[in-house]
Amino acid sequence: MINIDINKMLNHDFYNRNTEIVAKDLIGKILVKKIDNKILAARIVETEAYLPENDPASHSFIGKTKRNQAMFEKAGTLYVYTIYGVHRCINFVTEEEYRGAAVLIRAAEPIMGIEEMKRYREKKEKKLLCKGPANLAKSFNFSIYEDRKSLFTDELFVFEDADLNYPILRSSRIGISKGIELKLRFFLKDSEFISANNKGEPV
DNA sequence: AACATGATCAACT
DNA sequence: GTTGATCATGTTT
Repeated sequence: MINIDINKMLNHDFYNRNTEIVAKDLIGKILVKKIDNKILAARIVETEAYLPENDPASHSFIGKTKRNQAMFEKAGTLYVYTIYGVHRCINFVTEEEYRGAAVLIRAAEPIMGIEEMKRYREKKEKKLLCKGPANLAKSFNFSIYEDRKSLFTDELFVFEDADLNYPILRSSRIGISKGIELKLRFFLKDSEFISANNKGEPV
């Protein structure tokens, strides 16, 4: 059983690093969100890095805009965007000096608040609750109004459960047409909670 | 016109 | 079970 421990919260130093490293290191960490005094928690099993430079798939590639401004803010800021008009996706801002980089959270294993997640997500199977970036955001009831929130509050944070040695693989990112040569998707090998194929190279 | 997606359904193996 | 086509939906370029 997981003990939610705010004292193990990932801090600014964690996010204030190379985006690729942060994306890899986020695998196995626990995302916690408190809603109406209910705690939702899930273990992150799949992420993607979106780089500050030379990455045509990144929202920041065209420079700072109203939509992507969160990516240019402090490391440890939440970036929420609407995709295909209907879905929301969540990212954690990385890198120093406000460079325009973030990690997309693509999938997680539900741990606490599973009944609440089922209600928000309108699905029963635990395995499907946080499978895919928009499904994860839906299970956690993230909205566009939470864009630019801090990841350092007791309402919303990420922490390290234990220093386990997870087998992590890397592959091309999902659902993009540019930058497919970059292997910037990271996932927990053989997890039943990841959103797509289990093929990748060791990190 | 494209888009960092997901649901659904048909047609396989 | 799995894979591929199709579409809903609205914001951004």
